[in-house]
Amino acid sequence: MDTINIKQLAAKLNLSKSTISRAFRGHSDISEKTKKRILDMAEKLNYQPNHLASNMREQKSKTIAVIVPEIANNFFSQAIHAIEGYAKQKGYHILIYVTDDDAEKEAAYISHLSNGRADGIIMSVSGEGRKHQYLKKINQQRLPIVFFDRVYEDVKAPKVTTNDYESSFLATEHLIERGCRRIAYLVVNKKMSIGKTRMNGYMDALKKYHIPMNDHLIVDCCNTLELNRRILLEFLAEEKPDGVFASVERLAFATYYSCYELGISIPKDLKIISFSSLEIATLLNPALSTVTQPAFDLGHQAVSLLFELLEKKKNIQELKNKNIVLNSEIFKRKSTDV
Amino acid sequence: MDTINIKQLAAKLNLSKSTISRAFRGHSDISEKTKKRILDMAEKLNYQPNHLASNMREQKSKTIAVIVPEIANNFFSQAIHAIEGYAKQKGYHILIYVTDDDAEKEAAYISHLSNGRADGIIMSVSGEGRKHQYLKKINQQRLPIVFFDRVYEDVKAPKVTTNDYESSFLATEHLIERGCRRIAYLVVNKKMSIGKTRMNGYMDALKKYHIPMNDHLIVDCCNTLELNRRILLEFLAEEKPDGVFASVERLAFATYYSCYELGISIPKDLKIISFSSLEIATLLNPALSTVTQPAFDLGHQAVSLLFELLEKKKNIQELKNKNIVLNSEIFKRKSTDV
DNA sequence: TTGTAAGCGTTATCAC
DNA sequence: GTGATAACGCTTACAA
Repeated sequence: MDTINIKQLAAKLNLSKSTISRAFRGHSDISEKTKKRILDMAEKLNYQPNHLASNMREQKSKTIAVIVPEIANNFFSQAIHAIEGYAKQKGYHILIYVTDDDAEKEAAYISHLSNGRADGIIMSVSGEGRKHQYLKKINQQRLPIVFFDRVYEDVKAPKVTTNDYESSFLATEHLIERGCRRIAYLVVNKKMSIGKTRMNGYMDALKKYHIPMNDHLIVDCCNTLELNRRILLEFLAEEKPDGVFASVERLAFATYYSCYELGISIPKDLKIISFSSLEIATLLNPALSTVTQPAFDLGHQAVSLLFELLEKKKNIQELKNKNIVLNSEIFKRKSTDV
Repeated sequence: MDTINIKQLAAKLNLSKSTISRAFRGHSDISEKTKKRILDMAEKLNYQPNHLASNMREQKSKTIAVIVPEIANNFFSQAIHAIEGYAKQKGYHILIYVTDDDAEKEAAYISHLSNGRADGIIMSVSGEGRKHQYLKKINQQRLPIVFFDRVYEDVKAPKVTTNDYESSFLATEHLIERGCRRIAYLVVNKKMSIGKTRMNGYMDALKKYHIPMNDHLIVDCCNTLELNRRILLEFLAEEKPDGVFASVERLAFATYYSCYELGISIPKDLKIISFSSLEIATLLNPALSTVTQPAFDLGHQAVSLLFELLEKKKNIQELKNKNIVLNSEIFKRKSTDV
């Protein structure tokens, strides 16, 4: 079956291109009869208006780009799920870009998006970037951006985040209340937005209980399991912490593996709480206490903010200053038990 | 910063549109000097060729559509990760569509893709569809499709699957060797491709060991945890199986929850093995024995097959008959231990 | 109610 | 080496 275009369809029906177009667009007047005739024939010939052409004509793509550090990850895949569902309802399509936490890839993606491929961007930033000129360069009037979870504070755009400081404080406090005194903070990049905020919560909780800060207990990890395992095996053996607050899910997993290996008993010898969107945290051995971000809701809020921008109903400047903060939930489970 | 187009840039530089275009496309002759002048000015004015326009001109979108039943799922998110990475290298973009296992949504997506939005499709089909007219309708010459994991046998297109029959046989055999005699098979849709194949492996393993098939031990589940839990609580209490082979990850989780609730001890009272792409199966309580599909590789093979089709290097008919079968790996862990 | 024609931003073809 | 022009497939004033 060959692809047919509007001109050929028009010829077949002895009508003009404009009439065909009208039949598909709804508005402009057109008699029911011709409309039906056109749609029937289109059905038969398997004609569909070419999106590339109509998008170009209308100067929009009905597409939004979603940029995330990773995708094979509970948190982001849940957020994307929400975004996709909402976009679908609005008749929009979503493009996915994975930066692998690489600022250069992020910059490359961003700067290739200002050319009509997408009408808007939803992104969770990579950790590494220092300069975000490429972000400031893009014209948010034409290509609005919404940040979620991991944001660049210095870029003016709507943001959807969670109460990371508070939940980190509470998570740490929870460990303290369970008797921990040597509490480690595991982080992938402590200079980055979320790594930093979460660390502040951790530090202030220690302060409240007059527990001295100890730099040795702040562990810089990375993104591969193997390396994290090696880092943690050494760290656990040397520093013998009695509590661990992991700022990212994967670090809790690495801790579990290391504890198994070293024969450290959780929660007896070491208590753990971690940021995590794992739905089966309860099934872990032992059940993992978590700070769980509302991943789906974050995605949902982000995408609805983006549509507010796209639909230009509200005051744009006001929207750009918006920072929606959702609450994470703390689940106390076996891993922080006595 | 306003979006600028080729015409304006040409005017600024006192050059023609064609010269500008040449500077960006590499080929056609153009003096190094003018080229540099153009690229510098473009950089300064933040000009980028409009993709919509050039795609339309070239009649391709440099985009591939990925259609999956769900995304917040280890298996699919890993596969998408592979696809995204490969596509990026090739300068392609990926559109994501989630069908939620709904055949109608799938049909809607598919039939809206024949209009230039994507150059190719990679899909894992939804379970429910019976008729796939919409699939046969699309012109694979212009819009090639590659299936992965969940396929429609009656549609002629390249497929990438795993050795589901064998691994199901082996998984069931493993349970039998561990002493199980009342082995349940948990499935979401036993009429669907993978549900069926996996069931055949299960049945043949029983046969080999002269264990009579028992319809009551085939449990039809669904996609929500709550409902599965209810189904399984009743099932476990009534039928008292001593082994469970779950054809899908989420059913193993539901079984764990139910066992916890009923005080059934795994593996003492009940042994479990499940298809699963969970990377932390070892951390479960108890560690879950799994049949693990090479999700990333499946995605990788699928996307490279698609590019073979797009690049039209090989014989198309031959490619369309291709069925790459990758091997899953069986990990025997605590949940099937003595 | 329908047709005509211009134009969306590119790129390929053909001149010069 | 560079410029003019037509074409990609569609939508929308404007004309009839």
